[in-house]
Amino acid sequence: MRPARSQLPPDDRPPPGLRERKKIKTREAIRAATYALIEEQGYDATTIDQIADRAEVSPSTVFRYFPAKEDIVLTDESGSLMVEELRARPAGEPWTDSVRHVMHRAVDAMTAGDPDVVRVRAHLAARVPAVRSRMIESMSRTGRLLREALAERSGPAADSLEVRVYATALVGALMEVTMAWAENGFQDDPRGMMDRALDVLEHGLPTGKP
Amino acid sequence: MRPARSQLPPDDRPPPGLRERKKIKTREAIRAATYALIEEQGYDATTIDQIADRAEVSPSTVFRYFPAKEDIVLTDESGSLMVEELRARPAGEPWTDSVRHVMHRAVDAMTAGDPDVVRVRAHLAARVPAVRSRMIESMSRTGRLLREALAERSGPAADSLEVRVYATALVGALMEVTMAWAENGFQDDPRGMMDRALDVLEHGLPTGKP
DNA sequence: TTCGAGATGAGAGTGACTCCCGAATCCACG
DNA sequence: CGTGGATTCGGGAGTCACTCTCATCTCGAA
Repeated sequence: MRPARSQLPPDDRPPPGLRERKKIKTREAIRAATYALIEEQGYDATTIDQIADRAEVSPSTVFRYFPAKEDIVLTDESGSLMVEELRARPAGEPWTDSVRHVMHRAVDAMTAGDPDVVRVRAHLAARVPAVRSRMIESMSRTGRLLREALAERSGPAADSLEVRVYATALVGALMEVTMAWAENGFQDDPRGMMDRALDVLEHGLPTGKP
Repeated sequence: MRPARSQLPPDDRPPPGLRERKKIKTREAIRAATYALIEEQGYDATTIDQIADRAEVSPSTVFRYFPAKEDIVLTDESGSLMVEELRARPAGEPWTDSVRHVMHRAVDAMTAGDPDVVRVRAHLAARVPAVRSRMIESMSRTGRLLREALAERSGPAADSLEVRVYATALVGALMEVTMAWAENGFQDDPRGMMDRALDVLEHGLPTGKP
């Protein structure tokens, strides 16, 4: 409803036209309406019609902007960003460090923005299966993108089983960190949690009996 | 449609009653009809009504037997089985060996049964998002069950981030092995693939530069 | 045989999502 | 300016998965 302050990337170029600006506004309106309704009634009780009403658009328009109801509450963007980030790391850097850096950035992206929105989103990802599925699906896509960049840095080929497993484990770690963070009331330090997760993936589970 | 020969567990006890036998038959009929229709038309083009028609039941009955369309093609059972299996391992055994054993069993379960059915199922898991989501969801549940058994054997607590990440990585590995196996035309040895996947989780990605 | 519990079929209803078409709106061009 | 072409929007009809209800039927135990 109210204008979004651009917190992350300060808009480089001026607004390109009235049409584009309207589209962005509509998109924001739909999202805002959705978050508001979900906080009032819960996810399942919130229908597309209600969202359309509050956003003052038609139900058709809602689907023109978002392919599915779950997608309204998800942001994404992370996928290609992580890959670029990984490619941009200095060539000499050990690949585990590069990965760690990128995963930190992913955690940052996950936890940035309006705290209320972050909270609701994490909550939905934890409780609503449909939303969780979409998020996992999106992360899988990220994992697939990661393979190539990962293969460039480490040893094996991009489509080798080893790289596939590792990439999937990375996105799984991102998910677990997010979930655990949400379940613990958003108190712990997400980057520290990610470090612990990455330690597990690099060295295996810490065991009591060496 | 035609009677299912019990391939896996030879029925220990005699049939407990006509009612139960009918239920099993109906369940099989619905499944068989579904697989047949999917092979003819594809998943999306197959409706519940068509399935009900071919299985000679009402649409209501289909939903009485399966909570959702995707569940008709999935088998599951694996979750609690894996946990029992893990608990049953000898106490002295290194926990990595126990895990490896259990994951082998999981792969076996995934690849057992009618090869046609296995093929179609793997194909659907790879191509149809809804089916894949369900499968992942089911695997996540397995992962949650694994935590406790995993914690008993290794060092950290069951709800620690470390165990969560590792358990998720395990089910992720199971998924990648299944997918990669399906994508390669079911030619490779699934247990060998699982071994390679577990090596990655135990020691990290193999790197060209030691 | 009878009686109760569980299984089934039929129907109405909901909600997400698609398709289509006519009307309104914006943008570039003359 | 203003006009033509392209986008965008609203609205309506339609599909399909899934839920709920209720009457009917069938099995199984007494």
